[in-house]
Amino acid sequence: MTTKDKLIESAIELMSSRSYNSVGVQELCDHAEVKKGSFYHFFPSKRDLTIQALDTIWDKFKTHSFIPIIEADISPLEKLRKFMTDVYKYHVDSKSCNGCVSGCNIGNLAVELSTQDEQIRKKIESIFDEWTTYIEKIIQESIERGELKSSIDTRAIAQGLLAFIEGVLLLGKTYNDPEVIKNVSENIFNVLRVEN
Amino acid sequence: MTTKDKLIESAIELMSSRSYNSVGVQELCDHAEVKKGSFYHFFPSKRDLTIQALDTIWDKFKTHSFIPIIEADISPLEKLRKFMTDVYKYHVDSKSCNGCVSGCNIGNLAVELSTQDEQIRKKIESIFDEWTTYIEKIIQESIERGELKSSIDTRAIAQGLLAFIEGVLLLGKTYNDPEVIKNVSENIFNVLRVEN
DNA sequence: TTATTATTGTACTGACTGGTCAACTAGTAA
DNA sequence: TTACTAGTTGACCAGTCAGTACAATAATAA
Repeated sequence: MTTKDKLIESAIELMSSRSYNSVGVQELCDHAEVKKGSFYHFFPSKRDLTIQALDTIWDKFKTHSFIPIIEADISPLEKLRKFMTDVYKYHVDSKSCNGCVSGCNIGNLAVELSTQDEQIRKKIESIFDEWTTYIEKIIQESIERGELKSSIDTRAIAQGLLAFIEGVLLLGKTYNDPEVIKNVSENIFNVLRVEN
Repeated sequence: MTTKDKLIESAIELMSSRSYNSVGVQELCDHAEVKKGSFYHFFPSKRDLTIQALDTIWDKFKTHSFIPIIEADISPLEKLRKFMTDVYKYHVDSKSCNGCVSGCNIGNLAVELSTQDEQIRKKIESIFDEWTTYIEKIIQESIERGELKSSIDTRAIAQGLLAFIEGVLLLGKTYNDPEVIKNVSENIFNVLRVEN
């Protein structure tokens, strides 16, 4: 792994389980076993590293978790269920590993930095846009199957689902309990107007 | 207003529109027009001030926004709608005032500090518990009216709604646009299994 | 070989961090 | 008057922050 990649990986690891402001450049370097000079050789600033880390997080998440679900041969509702189950499982593992539910890496940075750093806010905005588009495809698939009426605003509903996902992760983090993620996700389908 | 209250108000104002870590004790004091020595006369630490600020936020929100809606003579669904509309209006105002959508004061601190400060995490956990209980009352009222089936897990659904609220505010903050809050909230009711 | 560039290492800067402290003021009660 | 208390003040820690400067080294190309 290159020095640059080690720094990005360290940023993802440390910032995800803590926060942007609580992880310093020095700590980032120590964790990556890289000297500070190298850091500033590869990145002009801590913010710049964070933006590249955000790209890496989204890219990995998309290709390894989200797209496989989208393309799976299961119903739209089952796709959403599987997604939440995967999220739950991930947090069970990570909690047993480092003792805490970290929530959504991207959402965490969104909350901490959106009002502080316009570059990072824009980056996350574009990630959320892309994420919403993927969810929208699931909604459209559900409409095509006649499970949802075609008059709904698919974009808004997709954003609503993303909001729910982010919110559930926020609760899981606050309660420091992955079971919250599981429990809330499973039950919310009971009040959804989806026939299957 | 007493010195102590001025400090709490400043903390709410500054931390809500930025973050915990980006607001220093010195800036807090400057904004409250109080000297640093006085700060540490009233609060043993920045964390302690934050916990008291959290209590104040929740107390004001509860008595001035949430409880009036709960007790209003409108249907459960209308209560939820009104709540989201109020949240939307609040963010329209605050954006025109300070230029940014700040999201949920409480959720913001939850995300930033839950994995960092157990005391603050516990405090927010108890606030969320109380909040959930209020939402649960609305759900129960809806069941009594026959709008929702009585077999659902009211606690889990209430947590789901809280998750949705927090998630919508997170999106509004990320997009820095109050219209996201309005649009997503209005549309999500179209996929909810509530007859009215 | 030499010249060039990419990378690493170390020491440093100035600003800022949360927090301490002793001195001080004003009010009040005995 | 005296004594006690709550509140206030500004100077002052030790440590950390992101970022800089620049020489030393490694890798590559001519």
